[in-house]
Formats: sequence, structure tokens, C-alpha cells
Amino acid sequence: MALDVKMKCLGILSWGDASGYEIQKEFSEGTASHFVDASFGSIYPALNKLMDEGHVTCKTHAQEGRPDKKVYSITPTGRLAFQQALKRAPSDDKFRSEFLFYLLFADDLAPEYLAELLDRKTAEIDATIDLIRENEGPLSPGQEFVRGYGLAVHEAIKKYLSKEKARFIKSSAPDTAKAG
Amino acid sequence: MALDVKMKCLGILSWGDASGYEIQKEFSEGTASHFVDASFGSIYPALNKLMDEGHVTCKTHAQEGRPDKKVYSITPTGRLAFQQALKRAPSDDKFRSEFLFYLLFADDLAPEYLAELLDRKTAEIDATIDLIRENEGPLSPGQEFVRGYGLAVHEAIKKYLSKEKARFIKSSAPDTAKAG
DNA sequence: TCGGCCCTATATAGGACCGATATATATAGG
DNA sequence: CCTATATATATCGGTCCTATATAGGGCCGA
Repeated sequence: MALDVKMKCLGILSWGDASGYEIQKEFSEGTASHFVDASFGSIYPALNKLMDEGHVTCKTHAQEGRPDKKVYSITPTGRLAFQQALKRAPSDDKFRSEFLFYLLFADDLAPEYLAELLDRKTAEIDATIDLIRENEGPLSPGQEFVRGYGLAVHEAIKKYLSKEKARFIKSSAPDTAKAG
Repeated sequence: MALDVKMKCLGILSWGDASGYEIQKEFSEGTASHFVDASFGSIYPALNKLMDEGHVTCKTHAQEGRPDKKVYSITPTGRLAFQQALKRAPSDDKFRSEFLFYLLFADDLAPEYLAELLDRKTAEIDATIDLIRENEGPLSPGQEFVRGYGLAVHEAIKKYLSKEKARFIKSSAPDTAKAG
């Protein structure tokens, strides 16, 4: 990967100060969550390394009833490191789908189960489209382009599913068809 | 993940005997390569574990000039284990794109570099579409559905890129626009 | 009102997995 | 002729995710 967790964190911090918790929220709920991620297990160690390297500074805000909040800020050095990282070619997009892998074994699956898989997928896609649509606020050109990209992909899937679902389920259950 | 490397290997082996090398080729070049993967570093240990568990058997074919080829066959127990695995809900599809992440920082990128990123992406998508189209042989309903799914997604991206590219590059370089 | 669950918040240990490397040779291409 | 690629297995180092630990706050339903 061209960008390891450290660089991804720097990217988020280039938008403004944040705690490890808030960075993770960006990766699990924010716009970026649709195409990048990082877990607590890698973010916290990454932030410590970034401290050692002088790419971020940290201010501890005492809190009652929960661990102190450690708010990180990117330094000029950190900003430079991130800019350098962006000059490297991004690694290839990666799409992983157990759903599609399952479908390669459609012959072995009960038609009802197959239908369930497709229905769940459809629901998931609809939910994602709603999520993307909700994100309307004032967007930068980059954010707007990315939003449109996501919508284009998911709407194409939605269309494909609604168009091909019935035919697929019928054609992949030849035994049942003959028996009926 | 609902399916670990062991189960993915069992899936491939359910289509016929194969060596570790051949299984990996399926994950790196076959139809499945577009949405699942596994490396040598995980496949070889996985096959050893599957041996211990009695899910596969192994026949060694002596070869000259290269390591003996170890051809694995799935056992009835293995087949059962795979069928059981398919009953668990597939984990959510995962799309990871450093390309889109880069675009969130489009303000910080030179317009020429931005154009280069988009051009490379377009070329990559075109190549993928060609690859999918080539795969024409006699396909099972499942394979055909998956192929159509892939085409639908990639053609939607192609269309979006060609439609929005120029506008995006112009709008994301306001400084340059003002200067020009 | 009380219990359970989720949210905030940091942190680590264990394990899964990838990428690079080692090894050895045949074949194809320039 | 030399290099690159393909065949074929295997391991090591390192990165990263998952699950868990800790701890108190607020919120919702019974």
C-alpha cells in the first residue's frame, strides 16, 4: 500500500486536530469510510510513531469519568511528509466481495437462500445510496467528485440487481425447475 | 471474514483438484481474482492445516527441474465443511481505493497530477472491462451473473469518469484558473 | 427507578494475512 | 546469448484487524 496507517492519519489530521477516537470515527462513519479504513489497533500505535517522528504533536485534555482525550495536531514536517506520500502512485483499487464468491457456487445453494442473499444485497446497496445522498453539505470539488463516483457505482449495482435477479434465481435452480 | 483462506481454498478445490500454485493463480488471474484473493504465504499453511483436519488429501507428482507438484483433492468431509461455511452470512463487501482518498485532497494536488491520476484510472478501468469481456466461455448461471455485475460496475465508472473528468479538473484548480 | 446497552476514550495481545525473499530449472523472447 | 518469465513450494518479517480490557456517562425501556 502506498499509504500506511500513519499516512492515512496524517491525511485526516491535515483537515484539523483530532483524537485517535475521532480519527477512527472518520474511517468507520465518515465519507472516507466507504473506501479507506483503519482500526484502533493500528491507529494508536501509528499516532505514537508519528509523535516520535515529529509529524504530530499531542495535547492532553483531562476528562472526568473517561480516559484523558489526547488531541493530535499535524506539524509542518508532518504536512510535508503527507504531501510527499501523495506523490507516490496510489495502489490499485481493491474490491473484495464474499457475496460474489458465494454466487460462484450458486449451483450448490438452495434457491431460497440465493434469493435471500440477493435481497440482503439489494437492501445493503439501498442503505448505502441513502447514506451517500444524505451527505449534502458544502463539499469541495474533490468530495463532490468522490460522492458522485460512489453514487454512480451503487446505482449501477442497484439497477443490475433489480434487472437480473429474477432471471438468475430461476436459471440457477434447474433441478427445482424440472421438479416443478 | 466469514471465509478464511482455508475455506476459500476448499471452494476452489470443490471445482477440481489443484496444487497450491494453481489455487493461487485462480486468486490472482482467474474470475475470482476480481473480488477475492489469497497469497502463497497463506495458501500453503492453509493447505497443511486442511490436511491435518482431513478436509483435503494430497498426491505428490515428482517433477524434474522444479519442486514436486503437490496436487490436493477435497474430501467428503471437506465438501461438508465448505457447505456449512456457505450457510454463514457473507461478510460485507469491501471497496478500498487510495485513488478516491487522494481525490479528497485534490486542493493540494497539481492539476496536471490530478489529470494523470484520472487518466491512469480510466486506462485501468478500460483494461478491466476488456478482461471481463474476454471471459466468454460456457459459464454457469452464477458465473454469468457475476460477470454481468462486474461489467455493470466498471462501465458505470467509465461513464462517470468520461463525463465528469474535465469539469472536475477545472473546478478543483481555482488558483490556477484565477491565475490564468 | 433500575438494569442493560451504547457512547466516549485509550490501549494491548493474539492471530490472520500479505509481501518479499529463497531455491531451482525450463522455456520464450529479444 | 542473456534476460525475463513461468513453474513450484516454502518461510519470515511485518502490518494490520479482531477481540478484549478498562471505566464511567447518558439514554431508553420495563
